[in-house]
Amino acid sequence: MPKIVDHEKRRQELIEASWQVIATEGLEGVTMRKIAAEAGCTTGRLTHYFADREALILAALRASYDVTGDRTRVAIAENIAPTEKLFRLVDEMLPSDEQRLLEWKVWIAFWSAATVDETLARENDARHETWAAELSDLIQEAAPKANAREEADLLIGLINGVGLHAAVNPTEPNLERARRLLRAHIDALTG
Amino acid sequence: MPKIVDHEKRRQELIEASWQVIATEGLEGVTMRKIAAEAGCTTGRLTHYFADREALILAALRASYDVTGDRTRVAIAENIAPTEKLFRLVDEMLPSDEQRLLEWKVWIAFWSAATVDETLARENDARHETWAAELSDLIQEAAPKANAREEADLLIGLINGVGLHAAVNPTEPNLERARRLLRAHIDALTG
DNA sequence: TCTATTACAAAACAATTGTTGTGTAAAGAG
DNA sequence: CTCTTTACACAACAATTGTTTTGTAATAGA
Repeated sequence: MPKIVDHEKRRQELIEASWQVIATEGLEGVTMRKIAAEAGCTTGRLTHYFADREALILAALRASYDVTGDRTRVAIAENIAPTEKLFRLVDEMLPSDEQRLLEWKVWIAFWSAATVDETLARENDARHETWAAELSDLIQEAAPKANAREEADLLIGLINGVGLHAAVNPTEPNLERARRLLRAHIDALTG
Repeated sequence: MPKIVDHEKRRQELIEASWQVIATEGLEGVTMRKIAAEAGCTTGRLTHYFADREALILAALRASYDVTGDRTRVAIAENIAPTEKLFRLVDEMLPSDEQRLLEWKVWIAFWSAATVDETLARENDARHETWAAELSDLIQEAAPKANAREEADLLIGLINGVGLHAAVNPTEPNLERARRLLRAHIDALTG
């Protein structure tokens, strides 16, 4: 056998290069050559690890969701009060730095692609469901009197809505507004 | 002079053909030939009325915002109670039929494009500002004790967030949930 | 009627695209 | 050392793209 290579690691590198291109050029500007250039290789490597362009982009979109989900779960796994976890969660999710902004841009591209791709649409629905269920438990603890599931859907909608605006126009005032709105909402909910 | 043609009408036709293609193929699937086919002409007509592809798509994205804004303003111009106007507004905006769903898909494409296009991003910000100011007046009437501007931003975020999900996955349950969440929110706001 | 101009269709172009095929350096297995 | 398989780089391809050019039918004004 030849050169020993960590396949998963290589795939991850290529996925991250894809994120970068998606975030700076948009989904329609993504080409195999640009991703390769970003990754510092040729398209030969890309086709070696992914069947085709579609498979690579699909993997990139999915991985983007995963990485945020994982990071957020870690942040709220700490031993703090339920209400505090909710605050932590929204702070964790908003596009308040380069990395998070990049992730938001990829999600928005994901949503846009999902409007015309049944597979992506179903996946979006499934992930919403998972996310809402987890959030529901958290809300149940933080606000026992609330209709937890209903409030979970509401909070997700709110995060997506105000986060969307802050991501499309990532100015400090917009970001601050997003934070303020979400904190006020959680205050009222747990209140 | 030759054949007399209503220029604005022609442009509008081409814009509507563009919407259709954007909504069914996504922004990355939009080509001059597909738009022409949808409009029942050749690309000759497209280039006759728009400088290039970018100008056509830009016009299509902008017009999509306009048409929804106009329709919604008409709906809330009726002589009804302020609170009722808010309910009317969200019913008017959610993707509850083919036409509205198409518009949502175009907006989502717009947002996605705006994450990598400074011009579109600024436009999004400006339109949010306009929209929030109008909504603010309405909320001022419907809930005099609330911080109207804050609640306007919140409501827009909520509409965009839950509407986004209902548009990406336009099932009846998702749509019904969106309606329910928004109505409950307005109920709580207007007391 | 004649003419100039508009409103396109149609074809041609060069550029860019995803993909496939070919070649080769590297290195573990024997 | 030898062989074989992997991990790519590199080049070539056909297809598709936005755009430009060319041609022409139609018609309002002179």
